[in-house]
Amino acid sequence: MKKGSTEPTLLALNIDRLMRRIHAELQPRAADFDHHQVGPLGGMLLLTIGERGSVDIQSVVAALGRDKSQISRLIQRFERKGLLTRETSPTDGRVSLLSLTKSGRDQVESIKDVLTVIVDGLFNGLSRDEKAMFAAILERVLMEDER
Amino acid sequence: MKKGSTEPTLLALNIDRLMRRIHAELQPRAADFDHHQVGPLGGMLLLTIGERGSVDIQSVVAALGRDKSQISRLIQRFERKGLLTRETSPTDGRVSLLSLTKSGRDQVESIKDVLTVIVDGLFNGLSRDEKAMFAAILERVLMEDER
DNA sequence: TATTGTTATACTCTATAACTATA
DNA sequence: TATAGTTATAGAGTATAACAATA
Repeated sequence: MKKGSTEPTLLALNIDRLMRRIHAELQPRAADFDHHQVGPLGGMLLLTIGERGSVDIQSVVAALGRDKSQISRLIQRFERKGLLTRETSPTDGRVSLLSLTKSGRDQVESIKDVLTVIVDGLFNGLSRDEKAMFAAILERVLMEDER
Repeated sequence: MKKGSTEPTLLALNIDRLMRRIHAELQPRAADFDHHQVGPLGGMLLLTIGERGSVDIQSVVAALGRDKSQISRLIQRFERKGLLTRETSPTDGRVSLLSLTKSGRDQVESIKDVLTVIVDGLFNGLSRDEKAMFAAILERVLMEDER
Protein backbone atom coordinates (compact mmCIF):
# COMPACT_ATOMS: atom_id res chain seq x y z
CA MET A 1 0.00 0.00 0.00
CA LYS A 2 1.22 3.48 -0.80
CA LYS A 3 2.32 5.29 2.32
CA GLY A 4 0.67 8.49 3.45
CA SER A 5 2.44 11.62 4.56
CA THR A 6 2.80 11.65 8.31
CA GLU A 7 3.57 15.35 8.26
CA PRO A 8 1.66 16.41 11.38
CA THR A 9 0.11 19.55 9.94
CA LEU A 10 -1.28 17.72 6.94
CA LEU A 11 -2.55 14.95 9.19
CA ALA A 12 -4.46 17.47 11.30
CA LEU A 13 -5.92 19.14 8.21
CA ASN A 14 -6.98 15.76 6.83
CA ILE A 15 -8.72 14.74 10.05
CA ASP A 16 -10.68 17.96 9.93
CA ARG A 17 -11.51 17.42 6.27
CA LEU A 18 -12.88 13.97 6.96
CA MET A 19 -15.10 15.29 9.74
CA ARG A 20 -16.30 18.04 7.43
CA ARG A 21 -17.19 15.54 4.72
CA ILE A 22 -19.45 13.77 7.15
CA HIS A 23 -21.10 17.01 8.25
CA ALA A 24 -21.47 18.18 4.68
CA GLU A 25 -23.42 15.04 3.81
CA LEU A 26 -25.55 15.14 6.94
CA GLN A 27 -26.54 18.77 6.60
CA PRO A 28 -28.71 18.69 3.46
CA ARG A 29 -30.54 15.60 4.76
CA ALA A 30 -31.25 17.19 8.15
CA ALA A 31 -34.91 17.82 7.33
CA ASP A 32 -35.35 14.06 6.82
CA PHE A 33 -34.02 12.89 10.17
CA ASP A 34 -33.46 15.82 12.54
CA HIS A 35 -37.08 15.93 13.64
CA HIS A 36 -36.36 17.71 16.91
CA GLN A 37 -33.81 20.18 15.57
CA VAL A 38 -31.02 18.83 17.69
CA GLY A 39 -28.21 19.90 15.33
CA PRO A 40 -24.87 18.16 14.77
CA LEU A 41 -23.55 18.56 18.30
CA GLY A 42 -26.94 17.70 19.76
CA GLY A 43 -26.95 14.54 17.67
CA MET A 44 -23.61 13.49 19.04
CA LEU A 45 -24.80 14.24 22.55
CA LEU A 46 -27.83 11.97 22.13
CA LEU A 47 -25.68 9.28 20.49
CA THR A 48 -23.27 9.44 23.42
CA ILE A 49 -26.01 9.15 26.01
CA GLY A 50 -27.64 6.33 24.05
CA GLU A 51 -24.35 4.43 23.95
CA ARG A 52 -24.14 4.42 27.71
CA GLY A 53 -27.63 3.99 29.09
CA SER A 54 -27.58 6.12 32.21
CA VAL A 55 -24.73 8.64 32.46
CA ASP A 56 -23.69 11.65 34.46
CA ILE A 57 -23.09 14.90 32.64
CA GLN A 58 -19.38 14.98 33.33
CA SER A 59 -18.79 11.69 31.48
CA VAL A 60 -20.70 12.96 28.49
CA VAL A 61 -18.72 16.19 28.56
CA ALA A 62 -15.45 14.25 28.60
CA ALA A 63 -16.55 11.95 25.78
CA LEU A 64 -17.55 14.85 23.56
CA GLY A 65 -14.58 17.03 24.43
CA ARG A 66 -16.71 20.15 24.70
CA ASP A 67 -17.14 22.59 27.54
CA LYS A 68 -19.51 21.60 30.32
CA SER A 69 -21.44 24.86 30.09
CA GLN A 70 -22.27 24.15 26.49
CA ILE A 71 -23.44 20.62 27.21
CA SER A 72 -25.38 21.80 30.23
CA ARG A 73 -27.49 24.12 28.13
CA LEU A 74 -28.07 21.50 25.42
CA ILE A 75 -29.27 19.04 28.04
CA GLN A 76 -31.77 21.53 29.42
CA ARG A 77 -33.09 22.17 25.94
CA PHE A 78 -33.43 18.46 25.22
CA GLU A 79 -35.12 17.86 28.55
CA ARG A 80 -37.72 20.49 27.63
CA LYS A 81 -38.17 18.79 24.27
CA GLY A 82 -38.79 15.48 26.02
CA LEU A 83 -35.77 13.74 24.49
CA LEU A 84 -34.18 12.89 27.81
CA THR A 85 -34.88 12.83 31.52
CA ARG A 86 -32.60 13.33 34.46
CA GLU A 87 -32.63 12.35 38.06
CA THR A 88 -30.31 13.15 40.90
CA SER A 89 -27.88 10.37 41.75
CA PRO A 90 -28.91 8.51 44.91
CA THR A 91 -25.28 8.37 46.06
CA ASP A 92 -24.15 11.91 45.22
CA GLY A 93 -26.54 14.83 45.31
CA ARG A 94 -24.38 16.89 42.93
CA VAL A 95 -24.64 14.42 40.09
CA SER A 96 -27.45 14.29 37.51
CA LEU A 97 -28.00 10.99 35.71
CA LEU A 98 -29.29 11.22 32.15
CA SER A 99 -31.46 8.75 30.25
CA LEU A 100 -33.05 8.94 26.82
CA THR A 101 -36.84 8.85 26.54
CA LYS A 102 -38.60 6.80 23.86
CA SER A 103 -38.63 9.92 21.74
CA GLY A 104 -34.90 10.38 22.31
CA ARG A 105 -34.15 6.77 21.40
CA ASP A 106 -36.17 7.12 18.21
CA GLN A 107 -34.20 10.21 17.30
CA VAL A 108 -30.95 8.33 17.92
CA GLU A 109 -32.07 5.55 15.59
CA SER A 110 -32.83 7.96 12.75
CA ILE A 111 -29.45 9.61 13.14
CA LYS A 112 -27.67 6.26 13.19
CA ASP A 113 -29.39 5.13 10.02
CA VAL A 114 -28.29 8.18 8.07
CA LEU A 115 -24.82 8.22 9.56
CA THR A 116 -24.31 4.58 8.67
CA VAL A 117 -25.08 5.21 5.02
CA ILE A 118 -22.77 8.22 4.91
CA VAL A 119 -19.80 6.65 6.72
CA ASP A 120 -20.10 3.40 4.78
CA GLY A 121 -20.12 5.45 1.60
CA LEU A 122 -17.00 7.36 2.56
CA PHE A 123 -15.07 4.22 3.52
CA ASN A 124 -16.40 2.33 0.56
CA GLY A 125 -13.07 1.97 -1.23
CA LEU A 126 -11.39 0.27 1.72
CA SER A 127 -11.15 -3.45 2.39
CA ARG A 128 -12.65 -4.87 5.54
CA ASP A 129 -9.16 -5.20 7.03
CA GLU A 130 -8.22 -1.65 6.24
CA LYS A 131 -11.39 -0.37 7.87
CA ALA A 132 -10.73 -2.44 10.98
CA MET A 133 -7.16 -1.20 11.11
CA PHE A 134 -8.15 2.42 10.74
CA ALA A 135 -10.77 2.06 13.46
CA ALA A 136 -8.31 0.30 15.75
CA ILE A 137 -5.62 2.94 15.37
CA LEU A 138 -8.18 5.66 16.01
CA GLU A 139 -9.33 3.93 19.18
CA ARG A 140 -5.79 3.46 20.40
CA VAL A 141 -4.86 7.09 19.85
CA LEU A 142 -7.91 8.23 21.78
CA MET A 143 -7.40 5.76 24.58
CA GLU A 144 -3.71 6.40 25.07
CA ASP A 145 -4.35 10.10 25.17
CA GLU A 146 -6.87 9.64 27.95
CA ARG A 147 -4.31 8.58 30.49
CA MET B 1 -3.06 -5.88 16.45
CA LYS B 2 -6.43 -5.72 18.13
CA LYS B 3 -9.15 -4.82 15.68
CA GLY B 4 -11.24 -1.70 16.13
CA SER B 5 -14.99 -1.52 15.88
CA THR B 6 -16.01 -0.50 12.38
CA GLU B 7 -19.48 0.37 13.60
CA PRO B 8 -20.05 3.51 11.48
CA THR B 9 -21.61 5.63 14.22
CA LEU B 10 -18.75 4.98 16.61
CA LEU B 11 -16.27 5.68 13.85
CA ALA B 12 -17.85 9.07 13.20
CA LEU B 13 -17.89 9.91 16.91
CA ASN B 14 -14.23 8.93 17.20
CA ILE B 15 -13.17 11.06 14.26
CA ASP B 16 -14.87 14.01 15.90
CA ARG B 17 -13.24 13.20 19.23
CA LEU B 18 -9.79 13.15 17.66
CA MET B 19 -10.36 16.54 16.05
CA ARG B 20 -11.59 17.90 19.38
CA ARG B 21 -8.49 16.65 21.15
CA ILE B 22 -6.35 18.66 18.78
CA HIS B 23 -8.48 21.77 19.26
CA ALA B 24 -8.54 21.32 23.01
CA GLU B 25 -4.77 21.34 23.13
CA LEU B 26 -4.41 24.26 20.75
CA GLN B 27 -6.90 26.49 22.51
CA PRO B 28 -5.09 27.18 25.81
CA ARG B 29 -1.85 27.90 23.94
CA ALA B 30 -3.52 30.33 21.52
CA ALA B 31 -2.03 33.37 23.27
CA ASP B 32 1.45 31.99 22.52
CA PHE B 33 1.06 31.58 18.79
CA ASP B 34 -2.15 33.16 17.51
CA HIS B 35 -0.65 36.63 17.30
CA HIS B 36 -3.18 37.89 14.77
CA GLN B 37 -6.26 36.34 16.32
CA VAL B 38 -6.97 34.16 13.33
CA GLY B 39 -8.82 31.45 15.27
CA PRO B 40 -8.92 27.72 14.48
CA LEU B 41 -10.61 28.01 11.11
CA GLY B 42 -8.46 31.00 10.21
CA GLY B 43 -5.39 28.95 11.02
CA MET B 44 -6.49 26.18 8.70
CA LEU B 45 -7.21 28.73 5.99
CA LEU B 46 -3.69 30.18 6.24
CA LEU B 47 -2.19 26.67 6.35
CA THR B 48 -4.13 25.74 3.22
CA ILE B 49 -3.02 28.83 1.33
CA GLY B 50 0.56 28.31 2.49
CA GLU B 51 0.53 24.75 1.23
CA ARG B 52 -0.33 25.87 -2.26
CA GLY B 53 1.51 29.09 -2.93
CA SER B 54 -0.94 31.02 -5.08
CA VAL B 55 -4.54 29.79 -5.04
CA ASP B 56 -7.98 30.85 -6.06
CA ILE B 57 -10.66 31.09 -3.39
CA GLN B 58 -12.73 28.24 -4.75
CA SER B 59 -9.89 25.73 -4.33
CA VAL B 60 -9.40 26.81 -0.76
CA VAL B 61 -13.13 26.53 -0.11
CA ALA B 62 -13.15 22.99 -1.49
CA ALA B 63 -10.09 21.97 0.51
CA LEU B 64 -11.58 23.24 3.77
CA GLY B 65 -15.09 21.98 3.09
CA ARG B 66 -16.67 25.16 4.37
CA ASP B 67 -19.09 27.53 2.71
CA LYS B 68 -17.65 30.06 0.33
CA SER B 69 -19.33 32.97 2.09
CA GLN B 70 -17.59 32.10 5.31
CA ILE B 71 -14.18 31.86 3.66
CA SER B 72 -14.83 35.03 1.69
CA ARG B 73 -15.26 37.04 4.89
CA LEU B 74 -12.23 35.51 6.57
CA ILE B 75 -10.10 36.38 3.57
CA GLN B 76 -11.21 39.99 3.69
CA ARG B 77 -10.37 40.18 7.38
CA PHE B 78 -6.94 38.65 6.81
CA GLU B 79 -6.25 40.98 3.91
CA ARG B 80 -6.97 43.93 6.20
CA LYS B 81 -4.64 42.44 8.80
CA GLY B 82 -1.90 42.18 6.20
CA LEU B 83 -1.67 38.39 6.34
CA LEU B 84 -2.41 37.85 2.68
CA THR B 85 -2.77 39.70 -0.60
CA ARG B 86 -4.93 39.02 -3.59
CA GLU B 87 -4.80 39.88 -7.23
CA THR B 88 -7.24 39.30 -10.03
CA SER B 89 -6.30 36.38 -12.27
CA PRO B 90 -4.86 37.57 -15.59
CA THR B 91 -6.81 34.90 -17.46
CA ASP B 92 -10.20 35.15 -15.70
CA GLY B 93 -11.43 38.42 -14.25
CA ARG B 94 -13.77 36.64 -11.83
CA VAL B 95 -10.99 34.80 -10.05
CA SER B 96 -8.95 36.18 -7.13
CA LEU B 97 -5.53 34.64 -6.51
CA LEU B 98 -4.36 34.57 -2.90
CA SER B 99 -0.80 34.68 -1.56
CA LEU B 100 0.54 34.92 1.97
CA THR B 101 2.58 37.96 2.97
CA LYS B 102 5.73 37.64 5.09
CA SER B 103 3.53 38.23 8.13
CA GLY B 104 1.16 35.48 7.00
CA ARG B 105 4.00 33.05 6.42
CA ASP B 106 5.38 33.77 9.88
CA GLN B 107 1.96 33.10 11.37
CA VAL B 108 1.79 29.79 9.48
CA GLU B 109 5.17 28.76 10.86
CA SER B 110 4.09 29.42 14.48
CA ILE B 111 0.93 27.39 13.98
CA LYS B 112 2.83 24.53 12.39
CA ASP B 113 5.32 24.41 15.25
CA VAL B 114 2.60 24.07 17.87
CA LEU B 115 0.50 21.69 15.79
CA THR B 116 3.48 19.43 15.22
CA VAL B 117 4.09 19.06 18.94
CA ILE B 118 0.42 18.33 19.60
CA VAL B 119 -0.12 15.82 16.79
CA ASP B 120 3.17 14.04 17.48
CA GLY B 121 2.12 13.80 21.11
CA LEU B 122 -1.26 12.32 20.23
CA PHE B 123 0.20 9.73 17.86
CA ASN B 124 3.08 9.04 20.17
CA GLY B 125 2.08 5.46 20.99
CA LEU B 126 2.04 4.37 17.34
CA SER B 127 4.89 2.86 15.39
CA ARG B 128 6.19 4.63 12.33
CA ASP B 129 4.43 2.09 10.12
CA GLU B 130 1.11 2.49 11.89
CA LYS B 131 1.31 6.26 11.51
CA ALA B 132 2.06 5.92 7.82
CA MET B 133 -0.80 3.48 7.38
CA PHE B 134 -3.26 5.71 9.19
CA ALA B 135 -2.19 8.71 7.13
CA ALA B 136 -2.43 6.70 3.91
CA ILE B 137 -5.93 5.42 4.61
CA LEU B 138 -7.05 8.92 5.51
CA GLU B 139 -5.68 10.28 2.25
CA ARG B 140 -7.32 7.53 0.24
CA VAL B 141 -10.72 8.08 1.82
CA LEU B 142 -10.53 11.79 1.10
CA MET B 143 -9.30 11.28 -2.43
CA GLU B 144 -11.79 8.63 -3.43
CA ASP B 145 -14.59 10.75 -2.11
CA GLU B 146 -13.52 13.64 -4.30
CA ARG B 147 -14.40 11.93 -7.53
C1' DT C 1 -11.59 23.04 49.98
C1' DA C 2 -12.88 20.40 45.85
C1' DT C 3 -16.35 18.91 42.60
C1' DT C 4 -20.88 18.96 39.88
C1' DG C 5 -23.40 21.49 37.34
C1' DT C 6 -25.55 26.40 36.01
C1' DT C 7 -25.63 31.11 34.30
C1' DA C 8 -23.83 35.06 31.72
C1' DT C 9 -21.28 36.88 28.09
C1' DA C 10 -18.64 37.61 24.09
C1' DC C 11 -17.11 35.68 20.15
C1' DT C 12 -16.48 32.33 16.29
C1' DC C 13 -18.42 29.16 13.02
C1' DT C 14 -22.17 27.67 9.90
C1' DA C 15 -25.97 27.53 6.30
C1' DT C 16 -28.90 29.80 3.19
C1' DA C 17 -30.24 32.88 -0.08
C1' DA C 18 -30.01 36.86 -2.79
C1' DC C 19 -26.73 39.58 -5.11
C1' DT C 20 -22.74 41.68 -8.49
C1' DA C 21 -19.33 40.90 -11.95
C1' DT C 22 -17.32 38.45 -15.29
C1' DA C 23 -17.48 34.55 -18.67
C1' DT D 1 -26.89 30.94 -18.76
C1' DA D 2 -23.13 29.59 -15.73
C1' DT D 3 -19.41 30.57 -12.53
C1' DA D 4 -16.48 33.37 -8.96
C1' DG D 5 -16.99 35.74 -5.27
C1' DT D 6 -19.75 39.10 -1.95
C1' DT D 7 -23.21 40.58 1.37
C1' DA D 8 -26.85 39.89 4.79
C1' DT D 9 -28.78 37.38 8.31
C1' DA D 10 -30.07 34.04 11.60
C1' DG D 11 -28.70 30.47 14.20
C1' DA D 12 -25.37 27.00 16.27
C1' DG D 13 -20.98 26.15 18.53
C1' DT D 14 -17.12 27.74 21.69
C1' DA D 15 -14.31 29.50 25.76
C1' DT D 16 -14.09 31.84 30.00
C1' DA D 17 -15.26 33.13 34.35
C1' DA D 18 -18.16 33.66 38.20
C1' DC D 19 -21.57 31.25 40.69
C1' DA D 20 -24.70 27.84 43.81
C1' DA D 21 -25.13 23.44 45.83
C1' DT D 22 -23.24 19.33 47.52
C1' DA D 23 -19.30 16.60 49.07
